[in-house]
Amino acid sequence: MKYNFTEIEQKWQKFWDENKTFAAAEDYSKPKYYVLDFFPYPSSEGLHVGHPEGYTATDIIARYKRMKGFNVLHPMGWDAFGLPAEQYAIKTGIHPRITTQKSIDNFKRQLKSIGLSFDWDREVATIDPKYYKWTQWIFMQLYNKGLAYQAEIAVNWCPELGTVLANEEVPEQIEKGYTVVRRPMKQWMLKITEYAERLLIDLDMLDWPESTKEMQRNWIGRSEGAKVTFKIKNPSQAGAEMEDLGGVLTLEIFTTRPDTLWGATYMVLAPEHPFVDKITTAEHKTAVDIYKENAKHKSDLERQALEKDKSGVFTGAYAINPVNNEEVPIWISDYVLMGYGTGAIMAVPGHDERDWEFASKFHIPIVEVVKPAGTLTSDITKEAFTEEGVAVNSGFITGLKTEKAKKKVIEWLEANSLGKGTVQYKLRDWLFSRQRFWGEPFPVIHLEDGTVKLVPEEDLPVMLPEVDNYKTIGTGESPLAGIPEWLNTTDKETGLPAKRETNTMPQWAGSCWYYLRFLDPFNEEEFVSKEKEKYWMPVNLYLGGAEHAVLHLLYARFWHKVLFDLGYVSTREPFVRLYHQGMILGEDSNKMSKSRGNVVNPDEVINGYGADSLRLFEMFLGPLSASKPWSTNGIEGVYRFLNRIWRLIIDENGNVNSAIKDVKPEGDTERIMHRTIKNVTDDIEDMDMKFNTCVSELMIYMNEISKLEVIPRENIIVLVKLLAPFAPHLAEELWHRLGGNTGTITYESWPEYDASKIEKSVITIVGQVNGKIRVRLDVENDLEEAKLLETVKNDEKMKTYLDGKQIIKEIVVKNKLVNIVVK
RNA sequence: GCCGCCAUGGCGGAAUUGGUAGACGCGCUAGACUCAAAAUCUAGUGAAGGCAACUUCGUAACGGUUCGACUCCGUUUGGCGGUACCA
Repeated sequence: MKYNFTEIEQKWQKFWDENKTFAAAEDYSKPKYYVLDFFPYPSSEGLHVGHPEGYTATDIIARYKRMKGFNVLHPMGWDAFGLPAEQYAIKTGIHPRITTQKSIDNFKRQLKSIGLSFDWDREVATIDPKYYKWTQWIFMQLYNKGLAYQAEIAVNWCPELGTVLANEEVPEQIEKGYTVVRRPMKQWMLKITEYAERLLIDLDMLDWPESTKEMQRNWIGRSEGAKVTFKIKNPSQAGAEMEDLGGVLTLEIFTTRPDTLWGATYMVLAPEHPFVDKITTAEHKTAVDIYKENAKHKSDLERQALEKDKSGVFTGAYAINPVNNEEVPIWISDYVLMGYGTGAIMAVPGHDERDWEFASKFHIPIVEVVKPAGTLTSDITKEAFTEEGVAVNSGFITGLKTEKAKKKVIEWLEANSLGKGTVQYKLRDWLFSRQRFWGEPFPVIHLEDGTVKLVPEEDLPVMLPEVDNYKTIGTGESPLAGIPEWLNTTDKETGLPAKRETNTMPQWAGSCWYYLRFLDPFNEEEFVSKEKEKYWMPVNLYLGGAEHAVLHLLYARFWHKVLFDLGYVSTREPFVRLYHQGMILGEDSNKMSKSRGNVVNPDEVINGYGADSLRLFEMFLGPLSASKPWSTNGIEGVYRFLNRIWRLIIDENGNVNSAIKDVKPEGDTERIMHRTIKNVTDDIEDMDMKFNTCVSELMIYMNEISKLEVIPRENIIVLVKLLAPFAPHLAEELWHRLGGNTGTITYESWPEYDASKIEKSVITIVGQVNGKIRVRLDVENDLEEAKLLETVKNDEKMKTYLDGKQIIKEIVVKNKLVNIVVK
């Protein structure tokens, strides 16, 4: 009887569905294991063979943990709001709900056809009002805690998409060929900066890839330094505006090197700095205005793409250096960014590359105030010296090492109220609104007097209305602004007329907390019950691609910490262990893409070889974390392997192979069984998830037992059980045919091994002379070292290499080798 | 530019963490079965030399540490990912 994978796979998929085999139990007495895949966006293209790699890996872990007796939660759902469906709606007029649902159905069909053991009863989708009710509710908690606010800021506006983008989203969209320009707009912001320090520190407690943690650290960008106040000189030639100011105007700057204050030979303001107009003298006004105008029209993209060639103009004003009362000229330049620090810097060309470049170009003096310590040398006329060293020409800190000098300057600044030590972060607040239709509406109303209010909790969810125009209207308002019957409402409390907030939330909102909803997907009273949250959290294993290292993974940590502070969740971090699977490339070793024509569709692979072959091959391809090319030939190998297993257990007539007998495995047969259990178990448990070697261990085991004339039944049972997480359909079928009477192999116990039975009685060791292998010998296991040495030295062949030579050293490693060093 | 990761047969990749390099699979070669092919099975397969047993070389390149290095250290080259005027 042939291995009919299609029939077997459909049969067991139906069985699992009907019996709800993978439903997580609400049995809190059992140890739990929560294994989660990154929330997928159901694209209209469906899966390519890259997707099942991660899903298969988590599925193996889920199935393995079930056999190890854990109560496993392995859910799946949809991050279903998103631009593609809305863009498609604009083009075709088809409601995004319809296209999205179609995509979800297709994704789900494909995932099921791979035999993934999801608890489908817990499926959620962010577009479901029952789900986004709670996304809105969490927003209300953020708002009430003062973490959500509106601000008129320069945003990243993308004209093609008709929406603003978060800083984190900009590079991706530019890569896709969209343009992004700066433009001031009133936007919702979330104060993620308030959590910057904790988001940074708590990274240390996470078992995450070091590269991802490092990327988050860089993104948060903590730097220690000082804010220093410079007085602006009231120059006689100052413009009229300056005179009107009356009091003293001071300029605050941030620096990480307060020890270089003595080397500050000029100041730079960002062109957008509010002081620019106030301090510019009449003489320089025209030049400054032109420069400002140019800077405004440069998009961020242009600012970045341009050569690092410095530009700038002098304002005519001077500042007083607080440490030595020297006058330093104030320039403006777009190499200083308004968004970081105070938007103004003291420039120390001797010790900062950018300042050095600028000063060289504009012939501003370069002063040396730090000399390298030790043997290093520096020549600041040739380039800036940016390392730490010893302060020179620096008043009371002269002679101090950089670290000490910094401290002393900060103390002095604080004592004289001229500045203070501070910490700055690169991280900005999260721009949280989009001018889009297809997203969660904000639970917010605006009264005519400008009051902003949350809608009452009992009115949640604020539903998306039905519309027939999906385009952004006018100058960038969401299509929601064009629906008066939705837009206009009344404030319940006062009865006054009000308008709804027409922005919607970004796609990240729904994915910030979905891992919590899976714990309690039907709860209408709470977003998750405390009891369930306490039992299931945190997520034990979270698996997905590295591309979300700073976006989703930072946002979700932020929301989680807020919920923790409010007492709604019990863990400080949501995902204790994170793993990134590598990419599966096309057969040409390029990234799979439609345009390259190298996309492999899993449906075709399943039709040709079956889901079990697909799963096994995805794992066999190489280490999970590596990028590796797909190989159509390669899948033949695992397909043959599954066929061999089938033929080993089932004969031509469909009966169990008569060579399988109820005898005890003995000798080598027993040994290889224990060895295989150990190796497969260890490799599954391994932090590196080395499933490729698991598969090869199974192949070796099968090769060995198929040589036997009488095959002990236990060997076969072990094979089928070990195979179950990897090729579950075939394992179920064989288990069933072998007389497994429990219906499914899913909850059968994972085989145990006896370490003492793995060791061989006779092992091969090597004899080396001067490190070169000269002979291989079979000796008894654990032969003591002296005897081992003697055996090797007495070997005839060894003797030919040793005769007439002087023995200098003898190295003996038990069970491994003997190395004799001669002269 | 800076930060992080990587480099092993014709190909994907193993290597008990300093101790038999190339497991397992693909591909290829030969044989068995067949009228023939496919499938299947058996044997071989890093390179060079030799009829052979065997010998020499071999983990990107060069150097170092060590009785012994794919593994540790230094330099160089090539590739991948991230980031980019963050003061």
